[in-house]
Amino acid sequence: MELPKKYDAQVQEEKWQKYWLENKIFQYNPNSKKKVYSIDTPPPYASADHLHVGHGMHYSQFEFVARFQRMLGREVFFPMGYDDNGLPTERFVETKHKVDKSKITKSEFIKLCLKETEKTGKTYYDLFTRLGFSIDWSLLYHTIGDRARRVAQKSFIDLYKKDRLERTDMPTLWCVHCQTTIAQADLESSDLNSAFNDIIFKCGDQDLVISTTRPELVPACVGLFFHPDDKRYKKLKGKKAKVPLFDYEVPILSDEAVELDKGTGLMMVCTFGDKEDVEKWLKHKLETRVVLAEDGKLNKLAGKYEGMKAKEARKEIINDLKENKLLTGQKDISHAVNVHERCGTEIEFLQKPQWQIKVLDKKKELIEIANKTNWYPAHMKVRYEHWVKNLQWNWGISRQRYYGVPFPIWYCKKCGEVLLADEKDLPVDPMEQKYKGKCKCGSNDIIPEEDVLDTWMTSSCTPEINEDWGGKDKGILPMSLRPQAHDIIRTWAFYTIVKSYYHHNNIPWTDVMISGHGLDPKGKKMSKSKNNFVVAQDVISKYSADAFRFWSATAKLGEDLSYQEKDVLTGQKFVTKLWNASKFGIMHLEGYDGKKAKLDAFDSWLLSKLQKVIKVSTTNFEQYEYSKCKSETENFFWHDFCDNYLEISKDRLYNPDKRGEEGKKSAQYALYNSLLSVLKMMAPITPFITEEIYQLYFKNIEKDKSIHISSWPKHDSKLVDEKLEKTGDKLVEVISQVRKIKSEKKVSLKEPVKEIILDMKEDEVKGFIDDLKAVTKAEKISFGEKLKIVL
RNA sequence: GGGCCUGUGGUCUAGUGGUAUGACGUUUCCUUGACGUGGAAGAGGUACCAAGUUCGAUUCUUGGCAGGCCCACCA
Repeated sequence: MELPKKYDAQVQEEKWQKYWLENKIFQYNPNSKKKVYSIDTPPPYASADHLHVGHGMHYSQFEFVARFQRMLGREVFFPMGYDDNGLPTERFVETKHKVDKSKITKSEFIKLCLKETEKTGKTYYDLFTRLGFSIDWSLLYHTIGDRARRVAQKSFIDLYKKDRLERTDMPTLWCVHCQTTIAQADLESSDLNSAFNDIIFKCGDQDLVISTTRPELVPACVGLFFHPDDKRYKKLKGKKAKVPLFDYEVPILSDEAVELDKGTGLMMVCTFGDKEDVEKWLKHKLETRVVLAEDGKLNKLAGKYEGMKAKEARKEIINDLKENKLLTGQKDISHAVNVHERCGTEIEFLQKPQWQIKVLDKKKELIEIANKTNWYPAHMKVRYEHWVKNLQWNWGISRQRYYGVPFPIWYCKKCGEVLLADEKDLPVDPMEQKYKGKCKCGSNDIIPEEDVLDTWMTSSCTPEINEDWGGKDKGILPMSLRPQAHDIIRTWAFYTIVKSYYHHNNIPWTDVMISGHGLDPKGKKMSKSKNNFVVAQDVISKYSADAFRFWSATAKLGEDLSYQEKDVLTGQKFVTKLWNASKFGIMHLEGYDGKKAKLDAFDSWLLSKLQKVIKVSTTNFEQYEYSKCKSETENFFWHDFCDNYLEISKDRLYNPDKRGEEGKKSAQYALYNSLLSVLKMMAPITPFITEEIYQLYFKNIEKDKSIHISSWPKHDSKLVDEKLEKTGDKLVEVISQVRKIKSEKKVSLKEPVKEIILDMKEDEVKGFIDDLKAVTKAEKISFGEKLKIVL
């Protein structure tokens, strides 16, 4: 048969997407006897209306794995989820629609969120299907959907019953912009310009100078501290100092944590400026003078500064201090400040009752359990360990927001008892549903919890959502693979491990593969504001999905990959070459009966080399090194197969009358098997072109409905012949020499060669000679001490 | 300040204890019965720097330097 002259990727790729979907090629079969390979797909935030090549790369990298595992004979569970609840979605909707949370009703806002998430869901679906992802879309979940809400609430109840939760009103991290409590993992550090202000506190007649970056917190000052060894201040211990402008007294105390040489060595402690303040407030049982309210404005304790935002008040207070000659100096500095990663606002500390998952008391266990999971690449585990070791706060899960999963609890107003929802009723919304029954104390006066759960409370349960925990319980825990990028090890990976450990005393997945980031051509992070944003869809439309995926496979796992258009081009060229080589091969497979022929020397040479490629590709792919499979197969295909073997075998394929039918059959056998193996090994990376070629020819013989559910090539040690391979390699080297000489003499490759004298033994190269003669157009081959080529 | 990773021809990159792979680009040639979105050949790297281990290091060790990421500091 003959293949069409040209391959139109845009047309064919669309055709195969449809074919795969319509024929449910990638449907997960829960009743299959095959071993299950389950993937805990990262549910993308429904907070992007554009997807750059980095997104596409990241998802492609574990899509390769899904296809590979399927061909290895596993029943692949490959779901998709959309992370469309919580703060990320709210922030996205707020900015996109310029919404002010205080000027819109809760239900209007939620409606907007749902509308947006539906839209972005479609954007993702389009990109993922365009890239040919072998997702079973019937397994789709939304983190705002019923199943996810139920699981998140069940998770809460289970943690409560296992005494892993506590509700405290300790000072906690607070975002004045989002007006919610947040967790340590939601922090980001940002370099900001600020100033040290030297302010005078009076102690009797003495002027005490403290240095602070936050003069607006002077009215929140509850004590001055110095180091116990600091001779300058020792004698002040126990005395009182007068707070400037606000005219009240605070104690002067000592604490080991104060640094002698920082500022003036005297430190102002406020409620609350930072974590140090919180610690000293606790340890020394200081007074509480909260000046900063939830909205970031100063309250009435601030006197004339009431109602001002912190920054305004800072300016005013500095001015007033200057006027009263209470400011002795100012020094500009730049320092790292913790900001909320969602909005970039500097965080504050606030006393607010909130729920926390206790993790600080289980650091050791949380590190141990992570060791039972295989991390690829292994060094990524260090980031996890580092994060866990350095944790300073328990995981705060209360958010004073709208669009999230509600807490499944009520409180008894009379005795304060926490009343849990019945698991049978999940998911519940206590704001809308009444608690069934009475409190133990007999009271009927029951109020709902108004906060919603942290968005990570749901996304940390993706294995349980996939499992349908508390529902159908599919039995897929622990899952086989968690693919994710390295920037969310401290959040997604960490939180998921916490949950799995507490809920099931087990690991959430056997393997974790951590991929790098897609960067711009200069190696910088892509962002809209920097205008270095390459849209994935544009690249796919210009080249093809296969070419895009080919680029995605160039990076080693875990390495950042800068986007290089030339590498997409290389992918495109590969697709063309594969098409053309297949066209040639299939043309010559006419009449091939699949029977194993007695193999000619160069055919054995090719198949022997192929075995190595199969072995290396397979073992590397099993370790998530898809890039190695790609490069090995590509190299074999382009050089051994196309450049050399196809040229060598041409004479036998074209001229069976001269060279004999046996020689042709042998070539056909090698051709068929090596081409099919190459197609299969490239199928996970470039699924469209390989499917097209498979369907046009191989399907009739192989019978599998799709190359993607055919079996992965098996390494056959019987086909390996090291000695023969070496001889073949040496002769290929001779062929290359002939080409070189012809090229130097600027003559066509068709030009005949008078004689080749080989520096090899005649019986060693016997089986190769006829092919060698044909491919080099040599009139005579003889043997001698030194290689000589006579034109 | 701590940790992790990276540093290879113009660009991007592979692998390796014995001076290096491929791609893109570039130069010359070839319109060969799969392919000119091609083929062949060539030019182009003292492998970030220094010291050490070794017969020998690009590869191992240590120390620099540079870049990236993570964390801490935030009076």
